[in-house]
Amino acid sequence: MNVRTLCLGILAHEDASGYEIKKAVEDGMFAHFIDASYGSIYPALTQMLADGHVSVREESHPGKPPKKVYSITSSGRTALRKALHVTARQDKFKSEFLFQALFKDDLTPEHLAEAFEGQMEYLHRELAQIEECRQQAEPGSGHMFVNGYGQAVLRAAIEYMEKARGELGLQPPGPARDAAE
Amino acid sequence: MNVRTLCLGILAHEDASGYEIKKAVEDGMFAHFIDASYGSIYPALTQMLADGHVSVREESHPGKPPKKVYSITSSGRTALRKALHVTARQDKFKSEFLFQALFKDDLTPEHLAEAFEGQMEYLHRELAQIEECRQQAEPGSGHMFVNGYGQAVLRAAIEYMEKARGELGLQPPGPARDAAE
DNA sequence: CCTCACATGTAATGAGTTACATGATTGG
DNA sequence: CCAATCATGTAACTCATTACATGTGAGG
Repeated sequence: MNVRTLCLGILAHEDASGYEIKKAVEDGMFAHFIDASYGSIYPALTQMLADGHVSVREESHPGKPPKKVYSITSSGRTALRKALHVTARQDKFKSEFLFQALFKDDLTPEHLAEAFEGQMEYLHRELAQIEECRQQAEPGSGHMFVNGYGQAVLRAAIEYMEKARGELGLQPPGPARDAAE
Repeated sequence: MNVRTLCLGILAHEDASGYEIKKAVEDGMFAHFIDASYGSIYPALTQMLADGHVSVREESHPGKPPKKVYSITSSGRTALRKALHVTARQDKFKSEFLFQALFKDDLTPEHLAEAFEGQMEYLHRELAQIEECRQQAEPGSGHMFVNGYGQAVLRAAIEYMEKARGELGLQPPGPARDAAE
């Protein structure tokens, strides 16, 4: 999968500017598929415009800089469907945090604790983000399945981390550390 | 994290050739951190040899081509510890399968089923692989934590997938499909 | 005035993958 | 003899990231 396909997917959901696509990928409804930066999104949009997969219109909202809003065309929908049908690259459960955990005995206790709490925070943040998206998702839509999957996996990870704190020789953190929940 | 650090980690565990490192990353004890192909492993080894982080010896086992077995040096251990201490890139739960699932209504039922069963097979394969590794891991080692994490996450994913089959409009597959369990 | 959020884009760089190139040895 | 596994390595290429470059308007 590439950034072009990701953009098509987002535009199939709703019209958006390059900036809005970035936000959706960073934080929003499309945060759990692949990464994309401005440096890949804008060129992808330009190329797809040339290919006829998307169209643009300029929109000016008072009090904001004008933006280029892209819409997917029927050619774009065809391309998306085609891209969806090539067997996706297999997923990979890969984690740099786990690599650090593997060498727990080579890390200072402080650093191990930092890595652990960092991962914890990450897991909670992702879970909160998914719960937020879940409210906007229509019942029966693909988003519901995707969010459910994410929740199941993140909750299992959090539960295991909680349980394994002692195994790594870590004390539970002080009461007021993560007030987000 | 990069391939150099990955290689150092593997060599900290035991001496290995480039070929053996590839196997460990593909299938073995080091399968859940980052990817690495021959095209990145061999150059990494060459570079680290020049840096003094590893040493080589040639080994010939009768009936097999000779191989270059690398060992980590004390300089290499220092480099590994240093690399471990720079805050790792944050993990990302990203999945191309989920992207396909998101557009379930744009896929043919056959293709959706194929993607779903492919993911299922992948999850079971990974889980089996971890269970295999678990037997070689020493109690209390980082491997135990890592394998536990992987198991927890994969089991949650499998459980959710099983539960969600109906939600995607899929029937359970025929009895004899995945005889591995 | 300054900073932040909004908004678009390009060029250099980097870190890897893929494909290529080669070769030994075993087993069918 | 041929395919598979073991084994090492390089060069071209891909694709995205990072840093750069620019500009608007709101709010403190």
